[in-house]
Amino acid sequence: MATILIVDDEKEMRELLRLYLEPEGFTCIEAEDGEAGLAEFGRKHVDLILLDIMMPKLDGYRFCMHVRERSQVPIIFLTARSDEWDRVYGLQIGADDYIVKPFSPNEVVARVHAVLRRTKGTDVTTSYEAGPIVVDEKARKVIVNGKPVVLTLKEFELLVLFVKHRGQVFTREQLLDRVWGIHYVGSTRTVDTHIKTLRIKLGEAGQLIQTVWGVGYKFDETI
Amino acid sequence: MATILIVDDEKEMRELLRLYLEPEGFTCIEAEDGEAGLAEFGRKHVDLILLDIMMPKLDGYRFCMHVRERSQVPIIFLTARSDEWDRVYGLQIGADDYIVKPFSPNEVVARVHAVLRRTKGTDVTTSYEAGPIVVDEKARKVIVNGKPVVLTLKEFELLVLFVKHRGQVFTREQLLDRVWGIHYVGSTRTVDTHIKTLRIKLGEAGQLIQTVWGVGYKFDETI
DNA sequence: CAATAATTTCACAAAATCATCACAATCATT
DNA sequence: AATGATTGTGATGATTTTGTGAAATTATTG
Repeated sequence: MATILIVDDEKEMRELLRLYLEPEGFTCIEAEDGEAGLAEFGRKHVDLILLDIMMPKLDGYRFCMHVRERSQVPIIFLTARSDEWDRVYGLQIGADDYIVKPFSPNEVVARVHAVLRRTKGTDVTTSYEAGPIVVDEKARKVIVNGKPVVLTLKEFELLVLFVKHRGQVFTREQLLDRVWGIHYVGSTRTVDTHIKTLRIKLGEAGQLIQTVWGVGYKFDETI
Repeated sequence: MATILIVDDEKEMRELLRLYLEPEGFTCIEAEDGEAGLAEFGRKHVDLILLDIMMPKLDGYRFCMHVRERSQVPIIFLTARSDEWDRVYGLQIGADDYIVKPFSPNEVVARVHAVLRRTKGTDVTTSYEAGPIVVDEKARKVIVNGKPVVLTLKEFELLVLFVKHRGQVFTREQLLDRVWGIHYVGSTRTVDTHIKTLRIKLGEAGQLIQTVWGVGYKFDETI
């Protein structure tokens, strides 16, 4: 799941945030000031940054600007007072949200989810090729043998998952988890129907979605 | 490309502007007050000046007058309140444009391009073509099939975003973030209404704004 | 301050997609 | 070949999403 970089000079605060976020499945990286944060950010892939404004050495404002020079990773500011936010916002510094201390666990988790949801799909590389199929995730467009194919939401997301993990077998449960979301309740046979329509729309290339009997489905260019 | 002198007493503001402008290919020089600004202006070739009004030592008004004694270099004022502008304008001080804080990256970059274009005619374009649609961001004018179309603010900004990122799908939340601002509260259905009016005003070309079912909208010339 | 324009919200209609079922087809095992 | 489990498929009603006109609210302009 997503990796979150927590940049705050207070050890207690970092541990508290970690305590909220890790049970939700997030991986947390801690940094105690802006400099250390930039170092971590350069070293590891980060999906979101929780950033304190008041910090020694390199403060939140400037940390943010440095990050923005090379990435559009979502940033949530942690502020002690709401009027600090005015400054961030006034500077249009490129923050995605802010949370005023003290905050509740729910609030933090909700904001993180919200920001990730909002910024999802704004990454750079989005085009995948698999045999005759070209999938452009950003444009949500699929081209098979040079001809565009119109897919529904579920069909498209299934295909993206398959193409991103070609060769890997997914059970119906796994597909439901990853395309429908973990809170989906209902028959696993729903997957079959979408596989069917997807295969039809892909034409010849539909054969690349293979049934793994007794297990599930996989996408494979080699037979 | 063009060199821009940024004169502002706030370090953050200067760095922020630099952050917006350098990715566009501009070279930036910073000065923290009017005196330093004049010194820089004398030392280097400058194509445009971004000038804060409120500054210690030598304020924006007088800085501007000094510059005007020896150059017609374009100057864009940065003002905290729009009524400060009245004074600049009232003094016939020779400014070319002004930007009210807080401003968005898009706005700054657009104004800079626009002023340079206006004063020199050699700067990169601010107009975008997409099929039958021509969007002139500087003039805030839209021409479809040779005929001008009058758009409201939100409609225009939606269209600019779409045309600049043609092919990319935006969720309603992303559109609200980028056109309305991240602190907008209200229904995401508002977007739908503006899409509707925009499509109507664009006539036939309105079809280029495509609905991506279950996701959002995109602007696409191809099918 | 009135008039006008722009924006937002609302309610309902229209459209697209989705989930489910029943039955047919296929597969693995004996 | 028979059997039971699994998968394919067409049809269909339910659900979700989007389009749209009109009213309400807000901002702008003279």
